[in-house]
Amino acid sequence: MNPPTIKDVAKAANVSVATVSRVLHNLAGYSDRTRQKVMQAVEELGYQPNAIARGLVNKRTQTIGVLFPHVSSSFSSDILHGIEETAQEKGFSVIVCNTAEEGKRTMKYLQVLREKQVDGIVFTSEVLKDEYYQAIKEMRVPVILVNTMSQKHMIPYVKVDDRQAAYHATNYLIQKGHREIAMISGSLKDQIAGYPRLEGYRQALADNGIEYLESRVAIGGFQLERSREAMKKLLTEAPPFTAVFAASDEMAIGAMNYAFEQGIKIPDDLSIIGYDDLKFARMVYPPLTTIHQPLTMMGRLASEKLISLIEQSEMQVSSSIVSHQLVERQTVRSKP
Amino acid sequence: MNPPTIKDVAKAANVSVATVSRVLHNLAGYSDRTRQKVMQAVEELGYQPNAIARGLVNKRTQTIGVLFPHVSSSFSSDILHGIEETAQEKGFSVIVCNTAEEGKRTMKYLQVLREKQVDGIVFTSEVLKDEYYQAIKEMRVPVILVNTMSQKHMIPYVKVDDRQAAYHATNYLIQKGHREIAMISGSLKDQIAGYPRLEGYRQALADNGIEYLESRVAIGGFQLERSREAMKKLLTEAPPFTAVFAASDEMAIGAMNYAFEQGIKIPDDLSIIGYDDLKFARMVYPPLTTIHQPLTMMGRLASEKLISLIEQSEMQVSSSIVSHQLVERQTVRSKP
DNA sequence: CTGAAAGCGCTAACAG
DNA sequence: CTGTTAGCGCTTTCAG
Repeated sequence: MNPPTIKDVAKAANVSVATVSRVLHNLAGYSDRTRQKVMQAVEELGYQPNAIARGLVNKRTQTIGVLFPHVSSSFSSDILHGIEETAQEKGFSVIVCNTAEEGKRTMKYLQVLREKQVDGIVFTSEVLKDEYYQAIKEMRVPVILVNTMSQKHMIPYVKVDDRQAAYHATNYLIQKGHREIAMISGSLKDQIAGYPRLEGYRQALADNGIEYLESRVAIGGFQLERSREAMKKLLTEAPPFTAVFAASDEMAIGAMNYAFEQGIKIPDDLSIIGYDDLKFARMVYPPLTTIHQPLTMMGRLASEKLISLIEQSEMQVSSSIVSHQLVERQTVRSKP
Repeated sequence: MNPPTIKDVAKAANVSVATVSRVLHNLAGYSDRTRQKVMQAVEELGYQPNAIARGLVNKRTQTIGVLFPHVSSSFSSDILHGIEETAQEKGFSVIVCNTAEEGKRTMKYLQVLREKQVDGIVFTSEVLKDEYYQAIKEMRVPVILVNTMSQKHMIPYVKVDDRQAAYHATNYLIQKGHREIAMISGSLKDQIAGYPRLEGYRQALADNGIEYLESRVAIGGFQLERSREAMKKLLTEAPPFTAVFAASDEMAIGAMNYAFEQGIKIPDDLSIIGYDDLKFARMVYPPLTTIHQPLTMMGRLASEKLISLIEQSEMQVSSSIVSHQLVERQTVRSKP
């Protein structure tokens, strides 16, 4: 009636549970004959090991937890895809945790993950608060940061160099002949995607002898609506400009839409470059020139690192700055 | 050194583990005094219950598994979002499983989920093969289908009525004065998003006394590129038409892009309506008129149903056809 | 009100 | 080569 256990198999095969366990794990120490019997019993009963019981004794669950601020965003789901893919290859399952805005549920989730005895944690796209750090430390499991990092604690991370990528984007615009370049930025309090990207922009201007004008940067927030407003503000209040660097694709697209509505042609009248290279960057018209972040690959990398920490329990850190890429599509034109 | 167990708490509080368990579960049978002692010990030791051990005896893991053909798609991640949200509210964790194209990894994952003793399964956007059905049946856990269904087996599902939604879309175009309406369809072998939507389109034409022309439907596949080709084919080979119904937003956008490149203005020269209402439908320019599927809500609903099946073990089916919605944006215009 | 003890299904010594 | 046994951490009778 109940699902067969290792005991049932043992009984059916007329051996001890230890022997069954042995053949199931391909350990040494049994005759071929025994092996046959066991395998047959397994077959007949349709036996499947119980990972919970196994986990209890092994103190390993072959499960990792992944924390996201938003599960449903192209951004997060690309990362998740990468994580899940290599996790499953290495025999791990992944529990997704949507921490919601402001990490409201982060602590709660950390506790759940602890109770569920996950073997490791991937923490993405959010600032790792001290509180979180402590909680994870108490769990004694490895963590990997993705798309974020911690100055304070030595925790391995996987991310692109935002500052450098923003520099790259801005510099590209400059190479294309633009000198009046506006920026739509995220909140400067955002230590991940806000401040560093603005810094990259400023540095690129500086290195090219272009004056930085505060009036040319609009703080947009990462949602579509906010960036439309930002664009509007820029268009009406900022000194004239011929190109704009948006700190995310979504912002870039909001800006593009607003521009379209105003009869501004992209890239003829205005060049624009985004950041992220989400799937829809290729789908808008004209296709958006942008900074590509290899999100899926970053997820894979994080998964690999985490699992190697779990398996070898070599607690050494080894972060990766993965390289971004500038994808030229059709929203930037050379200024003659 | 090791994380404290219930035993440690018992010792520290000078009571038995049974008592600790009682107060932790708010069961009756202990003095207030005892309660205090236990709580204090829990506090001091920083005790957290071990869900694995608990799961072993309870035969419940408070975990559900969710199978997706693609984790990284706006579509799946919206559903996942809904599932995760209500799951966590009800005290369940979710393991994501990316079954990859063709469900290549479905069987393998089903086995993993069985070994991990999940309490239930959500199966999305794929045909439930007999093989899968058998495997799940052997697991003796409830399943909910999302965005798919099974004729053969009585399994509760949550989905919109594709045929009806497609009818709605087509009919809308007709109401707007269009009579030459093309369609970009998915594969007709696709029992979920392919065939039924074409049927809806045909029926709407029929009900309005419009002749169905096979030459006006192009099979596009759901990816961007394929739908560009489909649009191209339509534009060159099909009889003239003034509107097109695309079986997905992605297809609609591919078609739009191709049209733009050809200098066709949307909606002035050509109206277009999509299907899904993914996030980017709002982001393209002009914003896409489309059929909204309440994906997050469907995820929530599925989660709720599943968990109630798990908790009450009332194995009765109760499917939901959730209602779609036609979202009017700016890609369809009335034909005078 | 409280404790002892029997498992849940599995692994891993330890003895043969 | 194979079996016995002691747990893993927790819940839950069953006795006091």
